[in-house]
Amino acid sequence: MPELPEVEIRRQYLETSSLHQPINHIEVEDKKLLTTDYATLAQALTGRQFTGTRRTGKNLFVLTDDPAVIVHMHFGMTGDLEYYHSSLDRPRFARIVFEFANGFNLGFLCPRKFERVGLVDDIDAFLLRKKIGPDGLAISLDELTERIRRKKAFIKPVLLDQSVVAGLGNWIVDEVLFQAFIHPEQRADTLTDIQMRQLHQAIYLVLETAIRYEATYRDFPNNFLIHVREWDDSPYDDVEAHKFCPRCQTRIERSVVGGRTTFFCPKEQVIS
DNA sequence: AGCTATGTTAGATC
DNA sequence: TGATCTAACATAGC
Repeated sequence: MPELPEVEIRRQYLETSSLHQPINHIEVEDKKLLTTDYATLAQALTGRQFTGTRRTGKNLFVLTDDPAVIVHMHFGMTGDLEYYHSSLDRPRFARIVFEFANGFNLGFLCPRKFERVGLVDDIDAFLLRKKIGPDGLAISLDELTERIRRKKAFIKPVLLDQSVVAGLGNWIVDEVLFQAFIHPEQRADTLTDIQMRQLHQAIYLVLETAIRYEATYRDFPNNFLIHVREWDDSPYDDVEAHKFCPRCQTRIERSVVGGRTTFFCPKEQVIS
C-alpha cells in the first residue's frame, strides 16, 4: 500500500536487487501504464543500467548510467516490485518487466493499473512541474507550519495534498492526526503552535516507525490506530465492537472526510 | 453480486 | 483567478 514508507521499502529493494545490470528489453503489457511512449522508453533504456535511486514522497526515481535518463515510478494504490529469475516465476500482475542481461527480471506489479512509469530528465524540474512539496521525512517544523497555515480546508485533506507535504496517504494521515491529538476536520489555519509541533513530531514518528517495520502494519506499536483498520475485514456492523482507542478505550469513530474513509478517537481528537 | 480500496486529477463549484 | 470539493479512473478482493 504505497504511501511514503512503502515506496521507501521498494526503493531499498530496487537498490539492492537491480543495480548495475544491463537492460536487454522492456516488456509492457498495457501502454496506458506509461507516461512516456514505449518506443522512446525502450530506446532510452536498452543497454543502460540502473545506477541508483532517489525518492520524494511517493515518487521513486531510478537513475541510469546516462544522467539524462531517469525512470520515474509511481505505485498508485497497489503497485509493487519483484525481482525474479525464471519467466516461470513471473509474478502475477507484472505488467511492466525490465529484463536484464544476466537473465533476471525486475517486475513492476500493477494489479489495478493505477501505477505509472515514465522517463524524466531532471528530477527537480519534474517535482516542480508536478507541484510535489517537501518530503514528509525532511520537512522542518517551520516550513510545515507555514505551508499548513495558509490553507483553510480541513487538516486531513491538507495533509493528503502532495503539494503541501509529500508522502502521506489516507492511512498515515489518520495515524498522524491520532498521534497528534488533532481532529481531522479542524481547519488547517486554526492549528495552534502546540498542535503544529505535535503534528510535525507525529509525521516523523509515524513515517519512521512504518519504515522501521518495513510497512508491516501488524508489527506496529500497540498504541497505533492502524490496528483498528487492520482488523476491519468483516462486515462493518460485525466488527465495530472491537474498534476502541488504544489509549482511552473510547469507541473509534468512522466517517468520511475529504471523500476518504477516516478513523479517529472522538474523545481525544477534538477541535480546539 | 455489490461494495470498498492504499492515489491522483480533471472538471465543477465556491 | 485561486482554492476547494467531487467524482471518476481500472481492477481485485472480500
